Amino acid sequence: MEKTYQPSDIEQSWYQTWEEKGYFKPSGKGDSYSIMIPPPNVTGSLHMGHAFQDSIMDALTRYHRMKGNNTLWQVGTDHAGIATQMVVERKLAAEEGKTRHDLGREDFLKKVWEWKEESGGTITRQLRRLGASVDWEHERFTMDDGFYKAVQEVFIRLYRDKLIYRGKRLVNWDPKLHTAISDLEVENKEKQGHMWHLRYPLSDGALTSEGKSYLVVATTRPETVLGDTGVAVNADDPRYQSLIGKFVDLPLAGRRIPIVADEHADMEKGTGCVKITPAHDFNDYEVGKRCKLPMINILTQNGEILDQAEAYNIDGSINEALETHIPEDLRGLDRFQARKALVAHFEELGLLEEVKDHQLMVPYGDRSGVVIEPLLTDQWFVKAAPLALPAIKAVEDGDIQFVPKQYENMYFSWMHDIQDWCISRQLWWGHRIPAWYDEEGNVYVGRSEEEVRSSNNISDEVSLSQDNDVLDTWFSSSLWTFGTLGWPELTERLKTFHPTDVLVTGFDIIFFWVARMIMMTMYFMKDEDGKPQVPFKYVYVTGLIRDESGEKMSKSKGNVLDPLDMIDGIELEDLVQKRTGNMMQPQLAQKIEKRTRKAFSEGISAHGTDALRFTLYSLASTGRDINWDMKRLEGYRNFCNKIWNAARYVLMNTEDHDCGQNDKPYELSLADKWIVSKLQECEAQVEKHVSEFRLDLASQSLYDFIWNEYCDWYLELSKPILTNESSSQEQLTGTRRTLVRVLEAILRLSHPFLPFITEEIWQRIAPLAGKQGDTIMTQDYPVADPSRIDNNALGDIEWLKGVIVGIRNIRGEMDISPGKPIPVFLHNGSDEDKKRFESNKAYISALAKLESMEWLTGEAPLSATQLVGSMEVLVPMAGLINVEAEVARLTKELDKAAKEIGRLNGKLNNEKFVGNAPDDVVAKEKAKLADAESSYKILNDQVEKIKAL
RNA sequence: AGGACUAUAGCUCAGUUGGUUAGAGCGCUACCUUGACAUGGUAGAGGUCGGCAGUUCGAAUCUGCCUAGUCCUACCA
Repeated sequence: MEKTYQPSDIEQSWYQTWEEKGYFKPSGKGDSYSIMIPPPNVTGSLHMGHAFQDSIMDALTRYHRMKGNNTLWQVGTDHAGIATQMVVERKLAAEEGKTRHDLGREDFLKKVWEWKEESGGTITRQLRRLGASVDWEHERFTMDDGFYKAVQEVFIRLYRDKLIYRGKRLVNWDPKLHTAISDLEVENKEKQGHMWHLRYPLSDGALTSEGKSYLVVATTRPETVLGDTGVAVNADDPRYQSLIGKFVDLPLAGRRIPIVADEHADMEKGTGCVKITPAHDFNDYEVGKRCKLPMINILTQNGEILDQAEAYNIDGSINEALETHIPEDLRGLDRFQARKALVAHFEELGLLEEVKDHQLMVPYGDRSGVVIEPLLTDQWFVKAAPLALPAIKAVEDGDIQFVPKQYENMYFSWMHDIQDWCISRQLWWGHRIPAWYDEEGNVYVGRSEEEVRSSNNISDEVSLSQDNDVLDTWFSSSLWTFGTLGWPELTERLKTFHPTDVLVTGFDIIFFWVARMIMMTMYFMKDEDGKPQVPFKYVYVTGLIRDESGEKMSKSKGNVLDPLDMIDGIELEDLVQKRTGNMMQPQLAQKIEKRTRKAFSEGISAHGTDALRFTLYSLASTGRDINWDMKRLEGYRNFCNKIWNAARYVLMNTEDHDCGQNDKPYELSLADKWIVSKLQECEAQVEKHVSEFRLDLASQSLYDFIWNEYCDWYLELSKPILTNESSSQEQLTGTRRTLVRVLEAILRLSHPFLPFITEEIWQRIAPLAGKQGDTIMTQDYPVADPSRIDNNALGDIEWLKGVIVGIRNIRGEMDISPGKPIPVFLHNGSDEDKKRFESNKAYISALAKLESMEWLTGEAPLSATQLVGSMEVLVPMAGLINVEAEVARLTKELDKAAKEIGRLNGKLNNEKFVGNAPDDVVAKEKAKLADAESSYKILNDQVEKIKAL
């Protein structure tokens, strides 16, 4: 083996071998265990958040595979409708100066597929580099034919069951992307704006109770005045009661609109009068429905003022009676220009009462970044409430559990107030809606035009046209757990692997995806007894990975880290280039460059996949975001190096020797029994922590055992035996056997977390440990055996550590060179101390570099003292030790003991404590006090003795 | 406005049902190129557990209030 650990030498070739040999496929044996990967965008690339979640999924997958489960990690990608279409449109504009309309739907879609083929490999390459043990043979893409069949089937059945409907409704309209988007895709941001107070003259000479001839309404969007169809007041409002049923003359539009009573008007707020624009405001839409007001749309799909408004009745039918005039100079104006123009008109007319500064929440499209406009359009909706009921119950009943649990509240609060889901998108890239229209506008839903014709007896003379819209990407993603397994066919895979075991994802898509997956899956997937099947039993919600100062990683901030750069390393110049190239907002480039040069002045060095993964696990405590720290990554690379070198040591001392493979007699030392006991403890901890999704604690247990017990102590303890010429063959074999077998167990135990380095080392270690197999991946996962825990060995070695650390402490504090052998006396030992001394003498002597060690007989020479229990470990001072330093050291110890005694006395003299605390706690405190007092006495005597000189 | 989460060593984080002398890694200090490892070893320094009050024999841990930060939901004519 090479002297230093070089991850790049081993990782890629092992992955290739595993994949070629088919180790990632389900074994077909054992209870099934399955995880569906949250499908990343096929044209995107994986960021640190993906690396985090995928590493967790891989650890769970590898763990259960080794546990003997029939394990499937299903892989696939998502077509990401809006995002992908936007990318291709931008590309098309940049390269050919064309819009998608220039190409036409069919040719544009060809371009998208080309782009998908071109860029789609990025994700899969990255997954391979992360070591993801996914079943590549069954990779799925949401736009594949098979998956489309599932999407279509779901749409058709929901339509048939009256859970999908089409209608003219107010939706969130993106005037840039020309599509409807769902509530969840709207980002509300606080903005400084204005509130305009406008006068609406009362018709027919009516007056308010204050004798005014007009009402005052307030609005933040004056341009919507053109679409007003009423003014609402509260029925209990004495100021306006008498006006209910009367009219106002709507300025500019030339319309008489009614004054209606509605609870929406709050007497306390503003003037108490609310203008009602049902076609341009969600609240007003509801008021319109209640008060049977018509709806007037004044905007085009670009958000510009129409030449003539469009009037509809509240049921969506066309209203021909209403006046739809729009003043000439406003026509065609953009909504924000129209706002200014309209205010100017009101001012000229003397109808502008006042303008106030006003903070308001403005909705923006999360993709386009433009202000979203509520707009009246024909859309398809899923009736969500009936689907939500069983989905709520599943979580209430614990059939699905969120980890950490508090996310259940978030889920419930959204589900209890769920709105119908607008699923149509005015895009080209996506699953086209399986609905056809005849010339009268009748709708037929079916699998194909032929099917629609035959099942509805439509002759070939009647022309049918398919709906132009596609479905929301999340509609298809919501079928992911069963759609990927072959549904609507009842495949063997579906039966075997559904429901899946755990979903690993971020909290940001609980509503978008998790909730909708639960609703859809429970509607379509049933057990044999008809009980709805959940998509997964656990939802493990991870935190976000943020940058070193806690900021969210984003391209525009330029603080994004690519997981592959952590693995392979990257030069500073390349990193700067990567972060500043191809930006949406090039003006930020300079700032980003500066920031990058500051944070990574040396670039990023290579750390390897194993180190990256282990870092991610170590930081994966639940319910908490992670501030990424390069120093942690370095630390865990060092950990890998430590394992590497420990393996080198083991191999050097065991290869070409008998390691107990052949049933020859061997003898286990105390140290052997001790490390085997510690291994059992570690195995039990890892098992417990993994079962509770605490991969941070699991990795901590491994780190601690491997570095602080196996390497720091056991390897050192093996040296005295292996290098001592008088060691017997049985002793040598026993030690070699333990070295190799514990290491082999460590490798298996660590493999789900550190897949590559464990495989590389295991290949050489396994035969020495009597193990056979082509790969560590399919070996049995270690299981703790409590019968192998030897409490005597545990106690003895802890005692031994105490003695050695005590001597080293004296060495360290007294500046005695580590290489200089020193004599040691022991004094005041119990029978047990004496027994332990006899059996550990050789170890102590070697590890503490002693010249001699014996029980004190007669007068003690002047010495530096350490206590192990009440036994004194004495290092004679002659020529070695500085008196003042020793007094200082002892005084420090003495102070500590004194403080402890004071604290314990206070506690034990408190009758309430002694009376109330459990006996074992009291006994423990008493024992502590006795120890502290005895230490104090011995230390004090020692100080006196030295001082007396 | 409602809700959730966070606050522990200089930094990044653990701390299970209240019983600790509050832990880890990195960083820091001193010493050490000893035969697995300087991507290392040995020893050490470093914390009034955000603040205040309460419950309790006992609080980092439970309760209330406050402060700071992050996020979600809703509303604002």
